[in-house]
Amino acid sequence: MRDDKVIGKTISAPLLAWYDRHARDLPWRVPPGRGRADPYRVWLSEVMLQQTTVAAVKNYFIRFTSLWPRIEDLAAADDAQVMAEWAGLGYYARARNLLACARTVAANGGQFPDTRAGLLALPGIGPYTAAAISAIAHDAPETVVDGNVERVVARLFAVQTPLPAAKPELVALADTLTPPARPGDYAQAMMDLGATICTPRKPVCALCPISKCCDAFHQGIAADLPRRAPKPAKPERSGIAWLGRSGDAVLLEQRPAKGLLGGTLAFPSTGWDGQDLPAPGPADWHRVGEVRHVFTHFSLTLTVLTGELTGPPLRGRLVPLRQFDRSALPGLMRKVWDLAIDPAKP
DNA sequence: TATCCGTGGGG
DNA sequence: TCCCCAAGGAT
Repeated sequence: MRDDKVIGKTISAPLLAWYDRHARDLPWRVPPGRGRADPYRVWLSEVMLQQTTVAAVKNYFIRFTSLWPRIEDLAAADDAQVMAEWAGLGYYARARNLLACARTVAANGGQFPDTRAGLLALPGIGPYTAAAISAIAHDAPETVVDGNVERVVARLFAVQTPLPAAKPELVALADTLTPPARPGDYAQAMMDLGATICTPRKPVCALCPISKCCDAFHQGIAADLPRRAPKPAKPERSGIAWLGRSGDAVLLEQRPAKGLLGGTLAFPSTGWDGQDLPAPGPADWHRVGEVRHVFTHFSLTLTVLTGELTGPPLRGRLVPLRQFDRSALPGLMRKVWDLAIDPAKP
């Protein structure tokens, strides 16, 4: 990479001017020019946004900040309630780390560390989130690199190396672009640009404020970048889930804290790797159908059995329907519940 | 370094 | 229908 080429990428001025006019109105965002955001809200939003779309996060963020306006409130919250409020958002290790982080920060006076290194030491905060909090909440000149920025930078410099191998190269290039002035607005502007203009499929280069600086645009290959290494095929797995009833109660259990759907509420099931677990209690089990669910690295078909328990359950606990809330279940288990409630509905 | 970890929407 | 992938982190 030639030095003059790097220095030539003076994108921050037109990008910030664009951001001043087009910044999206988001629940966790302080509009440009209206001061710094609350570190607690920045942290919470950034953790929720990890590998998750803005649309999916919005209502969760509003709900969480309504229930727990300050980090001390969240730190004092009940584990099960936090897991229930997180249910449906996915990647449940985030919820466990969220609570651990909140309790650490609250125990240290309620103030987040104001350095990238201090933030990195907290559970659930990695390179991206540490840089984002530093830049957005503290206006520190940190380089924030998420999937959007990777794409924007890959196109700006026409990087042909496929992801994820290209990541270090893209981070280094992004670092040459971070301006000393308004780094927080700059970071959000890069991400907004990636989300609305420099999109994965059909980038709208005609509306891009920095297309003049973009190698991929000039070469006519913006839509082809970044390149990606081919992904391994997704294996198929299967298992059985039991929806046991006893009068007005349903049989539920808490999944083990670690691993898939760790710590979430669930109907008892076999393992999904071919394990042959017994039913969770005596009942005249009968099949109601099956549900399909696609996880990040495998697809699952779960056969659903229901039955009225004729004796005490061997595992899990009976929860009265009055205390049961479908929204406390992760997505897969919502499908199981919906199937058992109304097998005719698709 | 590679694998594991959810879910929903868009093309 | 299927595939892509989204403001990643932990191990």
